[in-house]
Amino acid sequence: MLVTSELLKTFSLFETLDNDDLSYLAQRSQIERFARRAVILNAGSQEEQVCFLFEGRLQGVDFTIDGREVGLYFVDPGDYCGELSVFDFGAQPETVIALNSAVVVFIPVEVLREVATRHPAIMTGLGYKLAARVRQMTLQRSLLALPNITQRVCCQLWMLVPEDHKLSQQSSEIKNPPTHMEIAIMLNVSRETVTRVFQHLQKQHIVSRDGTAKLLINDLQTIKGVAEGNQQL
Amino acid sequence: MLVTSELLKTFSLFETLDNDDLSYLAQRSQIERFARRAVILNAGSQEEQVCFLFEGRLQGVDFTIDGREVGLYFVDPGDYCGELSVFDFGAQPETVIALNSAVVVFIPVEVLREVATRHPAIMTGLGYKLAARVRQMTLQRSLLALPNITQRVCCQLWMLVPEDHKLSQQSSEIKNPPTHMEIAIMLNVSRETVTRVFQHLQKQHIVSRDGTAKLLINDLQTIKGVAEGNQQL
DNA sequence: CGCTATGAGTGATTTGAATCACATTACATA
DNA sequence: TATGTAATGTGATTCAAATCACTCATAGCG
Repeated sequence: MLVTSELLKTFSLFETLDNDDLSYLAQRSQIERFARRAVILNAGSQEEQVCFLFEGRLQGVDFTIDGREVGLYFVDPGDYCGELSVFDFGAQPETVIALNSAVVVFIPVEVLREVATRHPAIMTGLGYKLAARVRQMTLQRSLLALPNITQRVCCQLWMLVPEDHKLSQQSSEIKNPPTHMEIAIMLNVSRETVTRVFQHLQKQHIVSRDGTAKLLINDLQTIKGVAEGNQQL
Repeated sequence: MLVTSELLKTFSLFETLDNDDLSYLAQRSQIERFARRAVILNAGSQEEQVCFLFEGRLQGVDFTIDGREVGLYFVDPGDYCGELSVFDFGAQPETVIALNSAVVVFIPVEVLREVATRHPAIMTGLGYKLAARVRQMTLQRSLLALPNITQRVCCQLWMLVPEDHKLSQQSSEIKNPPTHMEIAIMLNVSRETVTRVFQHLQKQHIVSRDGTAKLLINDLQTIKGVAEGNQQL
């Protein structure tokens, strides 16, 4: 499959690029489909490619020295990962895997770096993304310090609720929610503990399932309350 | 006290700047001394200043919703913090406090942003720093997933050992080591637990104290071994 | 020089999540 | 529709770290 300018234009990072630059990038890029659980970027290696997600969902994961899996972040379509090397020429710190079947565009890091040098808007965009990543990691780190596990899970759920539902709405839904295992590795708890918290939330009709692909949040206020520690369960 | 070009030149970020730009920055900067435990940057507020550390030691800390303190990183002389807003105009995500009496130079964020726009080297330097921050946070995050607390403490100790001692040397020292409490909040454990691990390490003469200002690592290999999980205690 | 504050050391007790060892359900696809 | 696999659900047991409630040590300071 070929990478077209039109395809690249769907990424907001490139919305300011003219057609010449878009096709310049497109010619040097590659598109690839990955199966569920496939490794897209490998931790520790000089990947030399930035990975733009077109379809599916990715997760950045790390492994501790003793092999334990650590969930770091999710990547959704339109977003990208592996951009650290644009800034510091270093190796990819974490592994990125596909959570479902995914289509990604790979852009060689030196090509992106070159285009970014010519277009301050791209550089700014990359910097903005990096800053957002630091903010997200800071938030996630403070989550891990919560001594109450229920609160930790509700906090994570709250972070997964679409921004535009957080105010005003009293119920919401999370599409393609992470599995209990995926939540567990993000929150440093065991899978069983996550299941037990969900049992608890479901029994009180605060959340409910609609198949595997949808998680309904029936009572956003309670989730928020517990997440912020103003409410116990 | 006045900020001089000479003072700014001590920061490696500015080493490529000419005197005109240095004095331009200097004129718009402020220098200030802070007492131990003083708050230098406030989480959540639009600080609008980037903080360059000249003397002393700072720590980035966060607080969970329920008030628990979370240690994020240290800042040593020559380094800086609060640079996130250069990229995304956002608020400071974490609080920065002085661990000892400290002298810092404040540069307004819009001034730094303007100079960085004119000097790609500065922008690159800031990007590099941000990337390093992400790498450090990723590492720290994987640390928190270690189920064995002794291993976690040794990992943190290993990270505090000067880079140039890590290879070849068989012993080393950490100057102005963090207190047990400071280590505890970085590792998500209680202060008592850190003390007990240190007791253990001291009994086996793996580390020892030399006053408050120095921690001797007598057996670097063991620290490394435990940190990497190849060795138990 | 003693006073105070902060940091470090320690035992007893509690607790809550991990682990283990399964059962059950859902789903994807042959 | 059967079949295998991934995800979820659940109880029993274990265990290690948190908490509590102290004492002791040290540094800084008037």
